[in-house]
Amino acid sequence: MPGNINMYRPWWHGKFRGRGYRLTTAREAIVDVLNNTRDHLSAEEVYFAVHKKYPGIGLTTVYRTLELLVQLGMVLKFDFGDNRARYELAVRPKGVKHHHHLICTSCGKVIDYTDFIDDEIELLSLTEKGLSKKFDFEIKSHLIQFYGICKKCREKK
Amino acid sequence: MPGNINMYRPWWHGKFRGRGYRLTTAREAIVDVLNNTRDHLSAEEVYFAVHKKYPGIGLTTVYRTLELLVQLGMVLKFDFGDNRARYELAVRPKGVKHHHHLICTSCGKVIDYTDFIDDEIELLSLTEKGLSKKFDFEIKSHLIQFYGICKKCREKK
DNA sequence: CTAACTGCAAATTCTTTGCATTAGT
DNA sequence: ACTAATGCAAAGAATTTGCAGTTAG
Repeated sequence: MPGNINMYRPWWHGKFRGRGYRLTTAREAIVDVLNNTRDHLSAEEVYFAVHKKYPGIGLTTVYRTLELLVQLGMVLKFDFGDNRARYELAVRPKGVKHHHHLICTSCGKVIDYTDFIDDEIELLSLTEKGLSKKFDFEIKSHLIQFYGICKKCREKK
Repeated sequence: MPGNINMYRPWWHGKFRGRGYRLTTAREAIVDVLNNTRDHLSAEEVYFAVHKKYPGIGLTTVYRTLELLVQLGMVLKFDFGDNRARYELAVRPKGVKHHHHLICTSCGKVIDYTDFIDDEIELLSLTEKGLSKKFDFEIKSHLIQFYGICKKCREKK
């Protein structure tokens, strides 16, 4: 049962309780969707997925919940260049390797890579410590993206 | 005269000529604005800046030009989480240090940092080489952002 | 109970497109 | 001259907001 500390109280419940936020079906369902995909979903995609199981949950709630999750540091929000926000759980279940992105600025293709990640993470954690101290920031997550032109797009020209 | 190879033919003119793109007043003005700011401007901000000198240039042209510059790899486009694209020259004038971003997910504040950059760049160039080879990608630029909660926002709670 | 949460529809905001005109090369 | 580039107005798409009804604690 990956992602849960135990089967009754998922690890993230505490993030809501005690801060005045309520645990609702919608919120459970949305976190669950994010927890069960390898992709970086748009708000609409989260909505579709949630909607299958709970047709009563609307797009507005999805937006509001995702925003809250970002505020809580549980979810990472980014953009691959198509003016559409993408969401991804910041804390991954154990065993799922952290990845970064390689993006083709010509066709928009996104490649997740896990190569070189270990070295990157090592350096990043050093940088994080330094930045936290210098700017008095509590760093919760990071985003690394490389931009370029993929093979197919290069061949077109 | 930073940013120019010489005063008559800025370094980037060649990027246009020979690819079928024309050199126009609007394009010159837009690159000039990006070249003379330390900020990450939104399309609208670029428009305002350009508009001061050339009131004839419209927002549409700014959008189209920025898009072209991104395609050419001259400009980096990103989003700090406010669903608004930001643009920054990918190639900086000599002497201006490359920076990365530290973003507060609570208030949206963005800090540019240059600390630790040298180590980061060194690692990144290794990663870039590896990725280029493995995925047959021509990497043009990268984006690194750290997300967290700034001091002020932490104190509020 | 009561304040947080929700859905719906309407409103915003950013960005793109169609088309007639202008301007590089 | 030929065609890319532009401005304007209108369209489009993603996200947010107002508000009355609902639900968790």
